[in-house]
Amino acid sequence: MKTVERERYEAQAIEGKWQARWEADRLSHAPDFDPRPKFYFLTMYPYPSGDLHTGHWYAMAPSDAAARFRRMQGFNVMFPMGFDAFGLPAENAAIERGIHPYTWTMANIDRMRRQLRSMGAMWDWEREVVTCDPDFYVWNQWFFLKMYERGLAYRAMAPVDWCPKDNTSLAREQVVGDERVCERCGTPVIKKNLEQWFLKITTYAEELLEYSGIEWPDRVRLLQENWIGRSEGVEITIPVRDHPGRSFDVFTTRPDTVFGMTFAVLAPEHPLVDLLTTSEQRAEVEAYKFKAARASDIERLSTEKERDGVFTGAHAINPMSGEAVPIYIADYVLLTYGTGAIQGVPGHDQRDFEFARKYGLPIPVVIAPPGWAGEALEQAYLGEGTMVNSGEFDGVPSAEGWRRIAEAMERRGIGRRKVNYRLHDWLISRQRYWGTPIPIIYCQTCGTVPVPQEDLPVLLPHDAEFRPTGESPLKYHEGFRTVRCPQCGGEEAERETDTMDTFVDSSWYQYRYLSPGYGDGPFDPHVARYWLPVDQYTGGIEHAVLHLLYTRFWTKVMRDLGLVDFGEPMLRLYNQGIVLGPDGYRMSKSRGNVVDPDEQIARYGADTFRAYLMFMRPWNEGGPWDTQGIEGVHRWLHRIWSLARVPASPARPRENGNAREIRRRTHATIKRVTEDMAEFHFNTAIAALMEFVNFLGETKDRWGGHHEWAAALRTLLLMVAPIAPHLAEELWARGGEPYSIHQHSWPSFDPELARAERVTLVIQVNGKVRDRIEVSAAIADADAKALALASERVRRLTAGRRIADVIVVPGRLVNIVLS
RNA sequence: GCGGGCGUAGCCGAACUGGUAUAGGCGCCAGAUUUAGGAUCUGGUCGGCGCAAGCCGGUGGGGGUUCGAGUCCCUCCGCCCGCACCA
Repeated sequence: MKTVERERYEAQAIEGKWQARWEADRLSHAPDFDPRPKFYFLTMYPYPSGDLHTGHWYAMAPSDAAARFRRMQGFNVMFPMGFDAFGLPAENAAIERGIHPYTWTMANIDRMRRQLRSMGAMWDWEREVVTCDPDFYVWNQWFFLKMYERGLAYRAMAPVDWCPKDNTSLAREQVVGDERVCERCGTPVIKKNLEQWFLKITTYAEELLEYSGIEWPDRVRLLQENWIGRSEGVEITIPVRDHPGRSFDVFTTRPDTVFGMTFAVLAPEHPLVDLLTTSEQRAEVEAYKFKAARASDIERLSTEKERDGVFTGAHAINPMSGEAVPIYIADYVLLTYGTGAIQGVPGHDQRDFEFARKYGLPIPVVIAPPGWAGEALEQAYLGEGTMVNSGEFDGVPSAEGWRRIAEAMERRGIGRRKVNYRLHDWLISRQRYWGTPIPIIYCQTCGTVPVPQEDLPVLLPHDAEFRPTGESPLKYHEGFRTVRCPQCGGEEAERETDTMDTFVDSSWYQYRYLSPGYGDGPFDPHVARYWLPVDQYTGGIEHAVLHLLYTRFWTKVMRDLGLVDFGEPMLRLYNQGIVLGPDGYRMSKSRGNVVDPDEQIARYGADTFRAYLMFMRPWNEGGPWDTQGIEGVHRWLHRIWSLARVPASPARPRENGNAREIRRRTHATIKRVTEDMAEFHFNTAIAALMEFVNFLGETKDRWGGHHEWAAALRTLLLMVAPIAPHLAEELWARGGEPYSIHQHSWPSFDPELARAERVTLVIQVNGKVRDRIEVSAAIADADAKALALASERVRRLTAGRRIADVIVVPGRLVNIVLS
């Protein structure tokens, strides 16, 4: 018997045992229909890179604790896990090492599943989703066809960002940084003109700016708002003087400055350029166009570069003033934003100002800054003011002028108010093998033909050849590419050989978890009615404008298809931070600062590793790994172990106050921990539990035999259960409690019991703390005041002084103000 | 340039609606135990002055509001992130 009592806490000895037991008992399986209220707790699924690193643990272990907490609170919690299994690394492995992407991916998934199991998380593996499984990607194709039917998927020739290393096009969001590099491999991207498939996310631009009904971090909202880039303005039709009947549109957010337009600028690629260019100017224009096409975006967009352009030889007419103005082309005007043409208003736009200076164009003032006396501008004036040199609008404040000019233009049919977005449609074509085939057939007779639904899935052929050609390996796969036209039966038809961006998968994977085997649709609508939408989503901030925008778009499309009756996929979102190496840098093999989870588990056990990740810093911040910090958490778990294992000294009933004090501490701790867990404040929840453990340790010798003390210990284990699930289960069992602690209710607290009976009343004189006295928490203000004034130390300080005021904060503080 | 965030001990951090600044952990110091080291336990640990009681200072700098400011306002400094010729 004695040897058992003295047994030390050895995590490795208990963790595997409980993991096996929980799995055998299907403890983590969430039934689809259940009297309990449901809680769909989702954590971003990983890419199966082959190794589970500390970053995965940081994202997953604390969210597991939060999910466990919800389950103990009485919810039927669905906590699924899967793999984002399509994507470039698998294909690169195929090219570099001759391993088939499928083989590579599946081997990685196997390995990662094993590693994930060591975490002791409550994932419902019966719901696992692997996106490269045809059972999954067939629904990508199904969704695509639905969108195609509705005009939400379309094909267009477009200049795309192209990664020359990965040999594929990239979505705009996948091009990062000042150097405009591929987010995956860091290679500078180039522009390429290709026929590409797009999803019409811009249709939902306005709705995507609306966040009512969901609790998402402001940070994410701001990033998305910034990305969508809404701006209100007026689209003005500018007639071309030299080609009667011809005109082009410009977009401006400052219609009030229209009288100040002294030139117009088209993007070099603007379709009207060829027509407008006069023969004298042709050579110069062509040279400029050539130069602009060759320049990479980085040079072109550089603010260092001097603004330049070329006169086309043609003139436009300012539709408000009737004046003729020269038309230029310049690469500071982007074809991809607005109309690809602008009004040149040098007085009130800094770029136009520089351009006008360079080419000697007039720079009239049409919005007079306050106090302006007619002098020339040193730089563009961007603020508000009074309209001048603006015909009938002279003297009008510019803000009012904005509206009046917009109205006048609408009345005269020369302009209309318009909202412009920086958001572009989502480019989903990838010239790669390892993705979902786009279910489209090009027929010589019928043109673009969608694959009929009954022919789905369009399967990825296994026997493709992997060559880094810049085109999909599917293009060289005769058996895949050549196909009969499903419409006319003709043999002169070819399949689309591009595959879909993997962000398509993650846009709706959360719905597949509901019923991963379901064959009649992307998910079982009955099951969906119970579980949806996702109650809590957690993941990294890096997905703020990619995945998180796409999945909101996708859900809105699903709503419009009648598949769901809500428009927001996730009610609450929480972003965890990033764990860095001990040196404060991002963990990377080349730096040698990687903290390997498997090593940590071998050394401390999964529970310690989990608890430390939660304790080291606020979860939303992340930060450097502290090699010694984990020791402190490990010690804490040891202390819990000995607290629960070493027999208590026999009951020594003392004064009644003991039981009350234990109960008070217990309830106060439950309150703190409950509130912190609900808000993902794991670090402070654990700090509160540490204090509680310290308290139980200090009182053990005196009160250890008391039933109230034993109850406190039991409560402690329940609160530790989400954080260190194995340890809690083990001690629970050893304490003779029925299996499983994880099926027990979270302890509830009574705020009355949590309240201290005696409090320290702080006594200040002129705002400085001068004394502290122990009083009943329920002390009346008048009594508190009297006690404060009676304090020896206060009397010394107030002697001979006039007391101007006494401020009493009930149960906390008395401040005596001397005049 | 535009948008956002942050700055508290030697380190990571805590502090609800303004009300005892520094909880909890790490580290460090001392003690107990031990042949020793390690582990464990106990106590101490913001700075200055003081034998002590105590006094003074203290949340990046400066100013303000308030009986009272880490918290609110203004301003400056430093660091971080996102977007960026977006018309």
